[in-house]
Amino acid sequence: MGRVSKEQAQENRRRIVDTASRLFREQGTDGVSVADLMKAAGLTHGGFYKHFDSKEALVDEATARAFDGVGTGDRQGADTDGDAAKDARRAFVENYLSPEHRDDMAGGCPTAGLATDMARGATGSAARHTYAEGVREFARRMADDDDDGLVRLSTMVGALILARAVNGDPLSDALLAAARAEASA
Amino acid sequence: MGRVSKEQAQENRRRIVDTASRLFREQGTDGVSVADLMKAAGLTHGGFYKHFDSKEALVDEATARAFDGVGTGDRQGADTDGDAAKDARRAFVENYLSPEHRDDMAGGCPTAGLATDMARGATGSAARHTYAEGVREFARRMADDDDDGLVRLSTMVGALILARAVNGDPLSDALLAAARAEASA
DNA sequence: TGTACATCAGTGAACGCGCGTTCACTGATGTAC
DNA sequence: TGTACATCAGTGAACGCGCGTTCACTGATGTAC
Repeated sequence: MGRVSKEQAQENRRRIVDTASRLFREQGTDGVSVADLMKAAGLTHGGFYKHFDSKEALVDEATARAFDGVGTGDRQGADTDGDAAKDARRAFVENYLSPEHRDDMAGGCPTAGLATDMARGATGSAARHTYAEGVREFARRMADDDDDGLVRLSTMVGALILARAVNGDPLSDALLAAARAEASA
Repeated sequence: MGRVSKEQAQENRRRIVDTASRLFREQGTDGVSVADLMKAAGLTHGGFYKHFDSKEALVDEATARAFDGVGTGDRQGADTDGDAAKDARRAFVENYLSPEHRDDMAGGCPTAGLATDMARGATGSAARHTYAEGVREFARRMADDDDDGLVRLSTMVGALILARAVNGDPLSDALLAAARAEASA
């Protein structure tokens, strides 16, 4: 293929990280091989090490990238106070606990999608730090006047993870509905 | 080594399943190789297929075994009504959301430990069915007069999984404490 | 602006290694007489 | 109760395969004059 322009190389790199951030959430960091990943990004596996020192270095970047997408777009919480803020948060919760979000692990919340990978400690300290900051930010967004948001966060993440684990069983929708009623109040 | 007595063979089989049920919760089904597992059970890897048709068949059995241990011993919820039942459930919740349980993935709650493996769908339908029944039973134990227990279950599992994911960060204890205050009320 | 050459992103074969699984073999257990 | 033989749980080497990583090579891009 020959050399590629700086712009093209930069775009390829970005696409590798984006693809990784999706596949890692969906299948876990161990569930995605470098070859799988590069193929999904439209490249061959050999070129991977022109961009990254190791797979673990990519995990660090992909973790950060996954959290970068949070807080923007449809799932954004409002920064304002008052009724508008409450409505925005309710909309966020409804969306978070929707069947669509349950069925979109790749594009969904990294706090839920990466939790077990973090707990199993296969990933390095950079990713772990990024993750903890992401959880803190999530809790802050769920916080209320006199509440730090940790319980609401736990309920939402727990319901989403369980709904995914029992997907296909009626219990899955029931978990989402129960948590929606509780967390959007 | 030569042939081994029926009793010994039966005990070896039991030990393999027990070991697997612990290692799978701790490291995931993909994170434990047949060789790792057999070594941990004190055997060599070749004998595995005298007991199981495949690794997946063991995953099915180990999932069931993990749930068998739940509901007995220290973490048992009470079956009786009234104050004694409330006290028992409070004790269960306190233990469930303790740092000790957070730090014991291998011996801990299979609903939390196996959730992501189930969601990623690598395991067969037998394990998935066992898992869903286990979650249902867990919710039932958390249920109250006019509450199906799904929210409390979600809060507890979510807090435990998140506390494990950010273990080492002060946020970890904070998540457990917040969920304890909420769920044992 | 054109030409000559160095750079380096991407390719695809290859590396050692560990995976799930198979197999010939061992020898104590279990059974038939 | 003793003896002869079949059974089969466990061993350890080997299978094909995919893993993360390395490397010689290609050839368009980028640069120096």
